[in-house]
Amino acid sequence: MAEHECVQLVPIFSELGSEQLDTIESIVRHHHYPAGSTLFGADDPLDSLMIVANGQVKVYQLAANGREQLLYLLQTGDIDGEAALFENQRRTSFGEALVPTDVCSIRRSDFQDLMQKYPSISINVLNVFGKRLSQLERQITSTATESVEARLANYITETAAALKTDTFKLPLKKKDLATFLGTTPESISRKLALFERQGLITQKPGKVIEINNADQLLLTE
Amino acid sequence: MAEHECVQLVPIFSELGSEQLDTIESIVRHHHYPAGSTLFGADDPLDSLMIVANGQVKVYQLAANGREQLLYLLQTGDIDGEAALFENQRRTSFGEALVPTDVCSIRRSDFQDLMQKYPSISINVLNVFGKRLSQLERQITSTATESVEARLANYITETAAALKTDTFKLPLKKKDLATFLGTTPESISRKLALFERQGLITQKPGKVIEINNADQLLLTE
DNA sequence: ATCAGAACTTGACGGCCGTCAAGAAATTCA
DNA sequence: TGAATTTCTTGACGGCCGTCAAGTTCTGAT
Repeated sequence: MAEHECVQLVPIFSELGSEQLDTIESIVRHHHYPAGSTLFGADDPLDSLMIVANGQVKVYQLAANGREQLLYLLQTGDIDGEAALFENQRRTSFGEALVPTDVCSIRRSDFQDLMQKYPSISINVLNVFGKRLSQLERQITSTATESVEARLANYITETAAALKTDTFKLPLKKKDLATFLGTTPESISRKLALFERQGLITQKPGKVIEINNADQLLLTE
Repeated sequence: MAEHECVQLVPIFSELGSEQLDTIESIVRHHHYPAGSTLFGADDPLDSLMIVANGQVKVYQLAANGREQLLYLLQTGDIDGEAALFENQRRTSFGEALVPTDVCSIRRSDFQDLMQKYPSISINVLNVFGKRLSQLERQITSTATESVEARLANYITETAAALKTDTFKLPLKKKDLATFLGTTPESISRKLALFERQGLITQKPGKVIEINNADQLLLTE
């Protein structure tokens, strides 16, 4: 493993030079989680910024009634932890490794020092947070005002657009997709079957979906 | 009006000295909106950070189906505009003055310069964004997994806790409260009537509510 | 390849809550 | 203060979708 492999691939450090990356590397802690294990659960530190060095992490939040809400699907290079940035912030979410995953963490106080020293970091984090805010705002509006059918149709078209292909594999199990969209696995199954009957999509084995009529799909209410 | 009245009361500039505030004041643009008018609508600039200098602003987002979602209720000193921070970011929300309102705006490029010059600003904005992220995450989880009844009960207890009183006036019309909670004015009326029948609250004229049993209210599912 | 367990699908049912409508209450403005 | 307009309340109804259950397909480990 190269010296600062972890911090090198993180966009928020992209403006920094090699010797600065060395500094950061020296205060970073490394962790490895096998697939299926829980990150920053109840027993993990609540005061660190997490960087996904390699792998995929699902971030959930627990509702008062015990249900889970999938908030983010973090990829390599993504960060998590608004909790890292201010005190008195209880962590209300937990992560789960989707595949074997490497994570780096930086303690809050260390990260605050870094931001003071290298302003480009905080501006980069600001960009990340800003985009995430926009995403969450759209998600709230969508969950609160649109039908399950419309939300699923939207998700399919957005995923296809992001992957730039009409045929793709759903990156999540139906149960996770359901908690992400605020519905149930059963409803997802039913709506996908409906879309197929309407000729909008074709379902293939292995959670693969082919979009036949993206325009019509977007009109779903 | 004092020289930098506007920038003075904004927490994100709190670490700056008087001469620095002067600098900022010189690049700020001032606006006034009468109650009921629309801020940063289709014809307004999309590339500025907005600071509420005086008044209250409701920030809405428009869903694909034409419905409105109330995202924030901004108070004096609050800021809005993740749109200010990066390019290619379409504004998807609009504001409406609840009362006669004064607003200052700073263009994106000017604000980016400021953050480069004074790192404390970006760290402060980061804190604002971080708290807002946490709030939105909780709101998503709540909207997606809990009943209207539970969401309303939560809203009432949280508002009471924030105001540190058991008797308070709802700061929003039922229609706005409804779009905020992802429901309808009718459902709000019905659920409040239900809470009153259960002895949990008492409704008084003028949208005033008295909480009689906060513990039981929190147990609402 | 085989088998056990997980994930998925489909049906039936019911309840929450959104919609429409009409009357009551509250607020605004002259 | 009084009238006009907006907001709110309550009832009736229906549909979306969540829940439970049982059968089927998929997946992954031995």
